[in-house]
Amino acid sequence: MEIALSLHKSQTPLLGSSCPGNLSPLGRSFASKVRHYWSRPFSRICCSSMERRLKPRPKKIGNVERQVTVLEDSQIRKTSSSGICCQIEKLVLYNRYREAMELFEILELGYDGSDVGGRTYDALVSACVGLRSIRGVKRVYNYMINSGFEPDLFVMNRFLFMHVKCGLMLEARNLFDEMPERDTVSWMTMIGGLVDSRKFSEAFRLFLCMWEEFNDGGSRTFATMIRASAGLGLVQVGRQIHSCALKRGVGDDNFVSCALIDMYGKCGSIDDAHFVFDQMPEKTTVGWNSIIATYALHGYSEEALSLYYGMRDSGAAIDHFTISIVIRICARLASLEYAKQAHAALVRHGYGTDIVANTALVDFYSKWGRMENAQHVFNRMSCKNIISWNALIAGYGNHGQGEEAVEMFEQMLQEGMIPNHVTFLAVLSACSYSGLSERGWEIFHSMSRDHKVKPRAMHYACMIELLGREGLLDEACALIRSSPFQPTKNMWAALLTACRMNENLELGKLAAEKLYGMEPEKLCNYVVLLNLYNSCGKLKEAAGVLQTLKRKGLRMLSACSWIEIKKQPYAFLCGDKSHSQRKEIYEKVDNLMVEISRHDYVEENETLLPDVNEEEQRILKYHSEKLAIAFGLINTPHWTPLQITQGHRVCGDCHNAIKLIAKVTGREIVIRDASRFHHFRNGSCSCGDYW
DNA sequence: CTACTCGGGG
Repeated sequence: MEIALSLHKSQTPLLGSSCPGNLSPLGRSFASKVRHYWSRPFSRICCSSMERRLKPRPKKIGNVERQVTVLEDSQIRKTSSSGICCQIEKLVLYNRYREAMELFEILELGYDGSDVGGRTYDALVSACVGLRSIRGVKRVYNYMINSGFEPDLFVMNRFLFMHVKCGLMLEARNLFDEMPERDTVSWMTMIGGLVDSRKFSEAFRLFLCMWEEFNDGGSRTFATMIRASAGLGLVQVGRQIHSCALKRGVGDDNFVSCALIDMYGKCGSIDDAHFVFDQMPEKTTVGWNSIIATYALHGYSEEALSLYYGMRDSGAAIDHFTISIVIRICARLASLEYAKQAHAALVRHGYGTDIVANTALVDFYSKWGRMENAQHVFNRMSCKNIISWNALIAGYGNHGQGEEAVEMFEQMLQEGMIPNHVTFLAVLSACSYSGLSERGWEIFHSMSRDHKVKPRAMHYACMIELLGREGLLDEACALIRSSPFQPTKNMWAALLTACRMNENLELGKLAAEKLYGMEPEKLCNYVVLLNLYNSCGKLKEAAGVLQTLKRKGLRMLSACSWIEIKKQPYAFLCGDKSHSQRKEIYEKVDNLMVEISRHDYVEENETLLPDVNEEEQRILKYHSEKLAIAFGLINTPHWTPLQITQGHRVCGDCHNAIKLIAKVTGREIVIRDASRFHHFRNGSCSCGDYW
């Protein structure tokens, strides 16, 4: 049996700064464990180009106030239109877009625009792009058309850019098609816009046309097309462009390299990504960020964190991207200590107001049930978006505070934020976890009625779970039948769980069969049915399920739980005897068991632990989560909550035991298991004993 | 005048 691992015992990170690729064997094996158990990749939903932040225009030196003299209203009325144009150009130079647009309104109202030139339109484009103002785009463009100004290629390109950046792709396309002449900039502006709006195939089509016409493209072209292949997930296409870029001698270009790292990373070729990174003549901040994000994306959280330390030592500048990624990694590793450091770094480097990093922090604290901290960070954020709200609402829901989740949801509506499908998922599951079924139904019905968000299959799965918790299996079935979708695996899984909780064999078998058809390789489906048979006393059928598993060659995995103490993660296997503190740990478990047996604890042998092999079932008393908890209790002060991560679902026996352990020790214990968070507090769990 | 990296269910 493998030993509990203790990582980076010395304070030095896992790997040296000079060679980020070489992990210590310990790091490797821990990482492979993490990956093994927690390999769900983060889904990436690309932000729309609208939401992307603008790169700030380089600031000009000098005192803005002194150089831009803002005219009084009375003066402006007397000024000629060329004077106003001059003012607009100056204001834009100093990023004062709003004022520039106010002046434009004066032009619009009082002048025909006959002497407004290309430079002013150029400035107005910058203002519209800076403000992301769709209305502004249309006004400026119409004004130009009406004034009879004939734009040259440069100005046309700028107008094209303006439409693309403001998300007006149809208008941009019309503009592009009607342009009398087009250069590579026009093409790349259009193609870049298509990539931003995730129309990758169309981008490639245009790229091929452009290639035919010009047979030319600089490093920017390649970087964009690499991003397009990343979006399509086609590593072969990406490779072709890579070799093309090499042939043209721009393989070393910073932007090309960064795009390549990202592309190989997203396509799953981490080695290739690392190779490109190693080849970079100068490792820039973006390069580091990309490689760190790649490792993080594939669950190599330890390596990613080590790379971050390598980056710090290398002297590369840490930016808000870096810190956002690191916080996200901490959320995975449940590493409060590292997260605190990252939080501090965020403030120290002057990114304390960055919305992404702060949202990642809210998410981090929410995930681990530190709702006071999450709320605190949230309250201090000067600007919040829907993602920030969603993270907070989901946090309350996941940790059993359904009322607060609903309250935040309502506050969000009051502040005029438009909820999206993720918001509803968070608030509906919160209602379900906390048994607020009436409220849940109200919100479910209000989705399409009041908020124009069509319920997706996941929302239906959520409502099925809600019904299942109330034991309303017939209604759950009816909901599946009446849903506008083909029933999805999530819906059947919710029904199967409901059947296990309510011991409904007939329906359970049906749901299980449907699931087997959809995901025959997924172990936990079989285990849920197995547990259902066991709890109904159908031992013969249960054995049959085990036979099926053997026939399909599906093996139960070793359950592993890990906990972080003083920045070091420790992993435990079931019945693990390898840790140097094993004596204390086992004594602690034994003592705890004795103590909780005074509080109505009865050892339960019926349930099989999902995803765990048979031998391990027999040592119920020493399941990995119990060992991790004992270890945590020994090694942390009594006011610290314990945070445990594991890839398997908690078994019924552990769940009961941990509730009581939380009660007798007065500790908060948070377990993130394969399906959800369990927040144990004073004898009860946030999941409401339903999982 | 156009490029690269970050945030929310499952």
